[in-house]
Amino acid sequence: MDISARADYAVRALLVLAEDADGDVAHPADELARRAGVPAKFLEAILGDLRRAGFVTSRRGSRGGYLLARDPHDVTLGSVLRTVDGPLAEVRGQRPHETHYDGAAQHLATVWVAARAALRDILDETTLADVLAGDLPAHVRALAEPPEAWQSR
Amino acid sequence: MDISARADYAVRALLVLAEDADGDVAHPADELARRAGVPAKFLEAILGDLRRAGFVTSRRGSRGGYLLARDPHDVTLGSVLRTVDGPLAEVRGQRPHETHYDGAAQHLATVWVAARAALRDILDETTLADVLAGDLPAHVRALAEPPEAWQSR
DNA sequence: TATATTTCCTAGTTGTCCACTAGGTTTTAT
DNA sequence: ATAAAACCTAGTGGACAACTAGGAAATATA
Repeated sequence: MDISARADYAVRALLVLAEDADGDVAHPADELARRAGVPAKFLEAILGDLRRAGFVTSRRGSRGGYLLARDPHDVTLGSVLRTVDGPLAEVRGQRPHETHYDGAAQHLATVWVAARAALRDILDETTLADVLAGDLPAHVRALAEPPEAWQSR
Repeated sequence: MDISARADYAVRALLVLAEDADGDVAHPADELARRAGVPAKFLEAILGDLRRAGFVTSRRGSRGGYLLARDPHDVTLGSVLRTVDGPLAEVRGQRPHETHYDGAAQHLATVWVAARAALRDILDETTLADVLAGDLPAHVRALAEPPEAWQSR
């Protein structure tokens, strides 16, 4: 699992937007970049992707900027990662379920599919609102709770 | 989760070796390449990594080749992937537990750590012997069982 | 002991993607 | 009219991925 800078920045910018999802005020890319701590020009490009994918809307010109287009409760991290980074899981550039093995490796595809399913269980169940509130789904919290989850291997 | 060609090939070659883990016969890289269906010269390089990491031993010269150095029951897919591809999970080049966020993204690290833990639960629990026998751990099978696990998103 | 076999090592090559930056054009509130 | 912003095109530099080529050293066997 390689979360790219793009993906990380996308999520962080959306979280900042979700934080201020109150009114009708648009947030310029510069402001978001400053508050999320990411490179401004790069974020501008990422916000373009997020707009085309329907996560944010934009207003041009003075007083312009970006607004969250959806309820933070309905935006999963998985959906963000997919639009910015492509599929959650790939094996040699193929989707896990499209891999085909024979002989000794026959059952390998099952493992890859299981690994992807495990990822989906986390990323497609966790929303912007969850992260913002620090109130993660129970099974997510359970996985991150044991101290060894926070150690290297 | 991006399983590289290197990693995929490494696992497949090890599975072939595990299949024939009977006697004292060494298997040349060419043979493994043919039987696993991977490029020979490339596999040679990968086998070098696997040797240095202690997964296989090698014999040079005529009648030489590679032998599995460990019991297939003790070789997890996770350990293979790590030696060949590096850490299972990274966020912008950092380990998940080393990421540091503040403000709206404060709890993001917890999600990344949970995602990695989910991956570990699969990949560090599944061994070469499991895959070879098609007898995967119960929770792995459970994850791969539902039909939607085999579909795109 | 000559020979074929095989690992081992160094060094490419080609292409792709990643993380950004630069600079201009269009839109729009004030 | 002006300033603020999104938007768009084009780069750039570096890293890495997936290989390939070719030779040097080791070793069983005829």
